Amino acid sequence: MADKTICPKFESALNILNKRWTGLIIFQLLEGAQRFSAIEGNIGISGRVLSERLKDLEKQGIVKRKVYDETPVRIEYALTDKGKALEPVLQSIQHWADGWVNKDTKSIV
Amino acid sequence: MADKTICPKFESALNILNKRWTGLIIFQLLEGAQRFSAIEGNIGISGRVLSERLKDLEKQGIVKRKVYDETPVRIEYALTDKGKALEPVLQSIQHWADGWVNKDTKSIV
DNA sequence: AATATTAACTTACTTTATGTAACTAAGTAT
DNA sequence: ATACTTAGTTACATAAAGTAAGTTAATATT
Repeated sequence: MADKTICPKFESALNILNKRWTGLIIFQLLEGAQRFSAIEGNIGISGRVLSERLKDLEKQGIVKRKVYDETPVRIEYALTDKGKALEPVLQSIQHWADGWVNKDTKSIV
Repeated sequence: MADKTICPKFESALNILNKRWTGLIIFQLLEGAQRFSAIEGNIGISGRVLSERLKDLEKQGIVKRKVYDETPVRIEYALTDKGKALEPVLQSIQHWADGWVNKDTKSIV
C-alpha cells in the first residue's frame, strides 16, 4: 500500500478517530477523568482493546494516567490539554449528527 | 458486547469516521467528484475496501454514484449535501492537527 | 476473427485487528 | 490460607483489511 500523504498532520489526526473506539473514549473523558472499568462499562469496549487504546492515546499525549495508591489500586485516565482540544471536533460531529442522522438509524453497516 | 448507546445519532456519526479510510475518502471528495481509480490512487486504499466503503457511504446517503456510459465506462463518486455537511468536521480535525500534531509525527501506532 | 485494452469491480486467499473469556498481581479483609 | 477487588494480560476465535489475480463490457488493434 503506497502512502500518498495528503497532509501528514491531518492524516495523523484522522488516524486517531479512525481507530475504532478512540472517539468514544475521548468523548467519555471529556466529561472528566474515569477509571478503566468505568470506561469499559460505559462504552462497551473489551478490556483487551481498551488497554491497547489507552496506551496509544497516552503515547500520543492525549490521555494521562494517574495512579492512586489505594487498595485495591485506583487508576484514573484523564485528557491532557491536547486531548481536551479535541472537544470542538467531537462537537462538530455531534452537530452534524443532529442535522443529518436519522433518528431511526441504529447500526450503520 | 453490550451496546451502551450514549447518544445514538452521535454514535452512528462516529461510526462513519470510525471506520478506516472513510475520513480520507470524504476528504478527497470534498475537492470534487472523483473516479474509483483516482480515489484508490490518491489515498492508497485497496480496491476491495474502497468498493466496500463507497457502497456503505452511498447507502448512508453521503456519497452518490454517477454512471457515464462511455467506453470504457466512467463512474464518478460525489458527495451529497449530507456528505458536504461533513466539511466542518474535517476542518475541525485539520485545525486540531495544525495546533497539536507534531510535524515529525509520521505514523501513530 | 482473435487478441488486447481500459475502468470498475469481484474473488480467493493471507495478514491484521478485535472480541471473548479465563488468568495474573498486589493489597487487604475474612 | 482463602477470598475479594481493580487493572490489567494471555490465549484463542472471529471479523476486517490487504494482496493479487480474475471478470465484464465495450471498443481498438492486428
